[in-house]
Amino acid sequence: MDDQTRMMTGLTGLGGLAQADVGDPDSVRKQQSLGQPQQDIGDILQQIMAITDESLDEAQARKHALNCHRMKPALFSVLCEIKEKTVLSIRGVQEEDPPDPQIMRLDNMLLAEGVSGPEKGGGSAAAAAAAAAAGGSPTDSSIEHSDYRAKLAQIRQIYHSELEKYEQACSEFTNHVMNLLREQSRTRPISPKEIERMVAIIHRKFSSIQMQLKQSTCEAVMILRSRFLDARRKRRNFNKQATEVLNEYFYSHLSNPYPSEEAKEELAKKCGITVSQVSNWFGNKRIRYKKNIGKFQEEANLYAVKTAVDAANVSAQASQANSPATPNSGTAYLCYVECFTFIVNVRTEILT
DNA sequence: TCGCATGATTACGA
DNA sequence: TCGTAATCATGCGA
Repeated sequence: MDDQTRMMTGLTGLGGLAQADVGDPDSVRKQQSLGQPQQDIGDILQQIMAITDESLDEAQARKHALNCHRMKPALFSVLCEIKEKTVLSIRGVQEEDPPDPQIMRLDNMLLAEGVSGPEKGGGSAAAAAAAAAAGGSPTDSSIEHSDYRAKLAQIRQIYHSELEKYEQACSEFTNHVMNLLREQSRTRPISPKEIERMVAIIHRKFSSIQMQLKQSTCEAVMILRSRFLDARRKRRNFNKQATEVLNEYFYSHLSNPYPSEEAKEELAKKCGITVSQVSNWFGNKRIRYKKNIGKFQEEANLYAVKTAVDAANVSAQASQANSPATPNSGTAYLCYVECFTFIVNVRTEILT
């Protein structure tokens, strides 16, 4: 025979004595002094144990009687206390988690991208910077920029609508569980603290769903960014004039095609691109020229002639300014170009 | 659609 | 930090 059964057996004979005294304070005091509380507890426990063997109507009636029993609140309070001290105290240690760093990261990213928090035209600066770096025309970049913002706004809208749905579902479910527990607390020992803990558990479960939502939103933003803002994806060929300017510099400095920082800035300004794009261009050009001089020779000749023509123009203008009456300056210039072309052709033959 | 051209990125070395 | 070499990813003309 275990302890509980022994206790129940001992108490069985005392059952049913207290029911007549409900609501009589004097009687209660008398009974307390005579060990009556033990009888009351035994009575309640006996009734609880017997409730499962009864029909539904009888059980309902018994339940009602139990709820009305004057010792019921005290007994439930003791049972709740015992429960708190045993099971719940163990859980309590695990429940007070620190804030999840993963959630913090996701929150920070969503805030930075303008998805969560106040609307601020998220990513506009990044979009503009990427568009500029990609060397796109202002019209192109503004179209892409507005497209990017529209898509981001769409993600933001979906995120907030889903978040609202989750919060609503969480609140509804929490209320439902709380009502259920309050209802159950009439027949089994459930303390308010336990209800609070249950609510906390529900919130944690829902926050893990929220984390999934945040994660998938972040992924969507990353995909959007890579699609719209990745400079490599948005590669645009430089315009003809820019390429000409760069090639002119390259071929006129073929012996040392390494522009200084100032020269790079000047070229960047002339071409409407960034200094790093100028550096990239020269890096690529040097490599590709070196790998295949023959292929670039024609281009080299073209730019060499062009440079010579420009130089001759400058020279002719200068000499005209010095002696405006010189009649043969045009002829001299043509001779100069012919000679230069001849030299370039000879050089090409030697190199190839 | 394919192949070449070209701007950007990355790893590595001086 | 800059340049080189290799590579990627996209643009563009045939």
